[in-house]
Amino acid sequence: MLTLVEENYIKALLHLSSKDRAMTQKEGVGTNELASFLDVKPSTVNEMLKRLKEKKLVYHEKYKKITLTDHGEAIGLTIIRKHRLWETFLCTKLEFEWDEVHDVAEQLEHVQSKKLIEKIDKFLGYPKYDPHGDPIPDHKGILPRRETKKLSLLPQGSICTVLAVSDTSKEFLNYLETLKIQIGTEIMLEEKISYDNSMKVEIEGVLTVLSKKVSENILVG
Amino acid sequence: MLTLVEENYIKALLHLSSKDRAMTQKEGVGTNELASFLDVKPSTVNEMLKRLKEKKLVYHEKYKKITLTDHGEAIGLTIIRKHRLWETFLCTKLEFEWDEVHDVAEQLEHVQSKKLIEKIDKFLGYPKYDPHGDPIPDHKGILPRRETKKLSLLPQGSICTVLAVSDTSKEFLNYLETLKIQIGTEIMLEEKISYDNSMKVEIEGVLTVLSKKVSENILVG
DNA sequence: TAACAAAGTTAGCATATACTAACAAATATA
DNA sequence: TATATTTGTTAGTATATGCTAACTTTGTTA
Repeated sequence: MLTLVEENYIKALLHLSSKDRAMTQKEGVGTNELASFLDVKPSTVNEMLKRLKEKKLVYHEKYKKITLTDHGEAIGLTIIRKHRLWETFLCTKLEFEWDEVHDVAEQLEHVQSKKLIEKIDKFLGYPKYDPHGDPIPDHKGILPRRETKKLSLLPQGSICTVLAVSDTSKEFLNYLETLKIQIGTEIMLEEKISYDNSMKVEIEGVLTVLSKKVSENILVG
Repeated sequence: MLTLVEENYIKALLHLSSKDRAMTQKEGVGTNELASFLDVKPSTVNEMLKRLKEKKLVYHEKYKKITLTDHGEAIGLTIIRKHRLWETFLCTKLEFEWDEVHDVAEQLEHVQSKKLIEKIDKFLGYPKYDPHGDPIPDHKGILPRRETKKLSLLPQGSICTVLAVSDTSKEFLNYLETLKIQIGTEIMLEEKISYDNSMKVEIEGVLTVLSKKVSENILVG
């Protein structure tokens, strides 16, 4: 059994190696990178790595990158599964908004009960995507695959549908709401402005400009 | 903000001083009593008492009994509230049985989110009693009052209804199921046997004998 | 009441998880 | 390539929570 803190390290490693979305093959996380993501000091990460190595959850050689073992990755996926199922539960059953669920799900994901999570899954009707459009691993840890692209990469004139967001911070999600952007929203790319990589788009009949930062965090298909 | 362990100490104190059911006025818990309830050593309890005193959650003088402050009691009641609402959720929404919910609720009760627990309460329709018949404190920490008596104290010939159980262990609840006893079950007290304080009862037309220990853990009205 | 038993306390130690400060290796840059 | 910067490691320390062993106080009983 892992401690809550160990679980958070595993989840962070999965996230930083971009495996939580079955996307790019980034593979290998640095000590400082992990430390700053978890908001602890690198020395603390080092200490924890000792224990995770003993438990055969990570590979790590001195001064080299950190990677999860298969076992570590499998555990990480069960935590991601729990997190995303709880987020879905909060939004669809308890009237939470998509910008309010993250912190609560961070706590709920550590509850240890196989039965609980399978029952929640059933109660929700076995959803494949969470309220942010992120794929939910099934009970075997398998992620549904789906083609998504950053909105920022589409050519001028494209029409696309928002499938997910890659930033789940309150600030970003709130801003999207003011833009009337949700999962499923249709976006028409009117014009790309090369000067600052921003873009002019039409959303529900309204023209707006999206910055580079915003369009990179919207995943479409 | 309290740690998970601190919350468990507070909850245990509330339980041991019998205030979680608004029953007897037991008042005052011993160090050893608390230690054995929490399955730690008395010295550990002593250590924790220091911190709980600093946080103004308990009163405690050397070699005297421990009592919760009003603030400590209020916190304890919110934990009890969360525990019992989660148990109700598990039974009524996720198809858990009443003997399976305790351990999971022990974990869920520590999730910190006012909004979450109020939404769960609403989702469940503001229940007053949990699956074991225990009263659920409302959002102000007020327990619904209700007359209950130990089955063991009723006179021969009584007819009563099971309102709650005071032991929520798997073994006890499983045994009650084999006896067809649930919350709401009607029991007719045919005969009290003074030799061993057992009793002959009729449940759904069937005659059975209940031991002293069993009849003391069934609360009726 | 003296002596024993039970209950409570203290001191010293262990583990998980964090920190800071100092040091070492790897990488980037002049 | 020499140096500077970034990245990673080690040593020593702190806090929360537990332990054992020894001690003190309180309560019980011969």
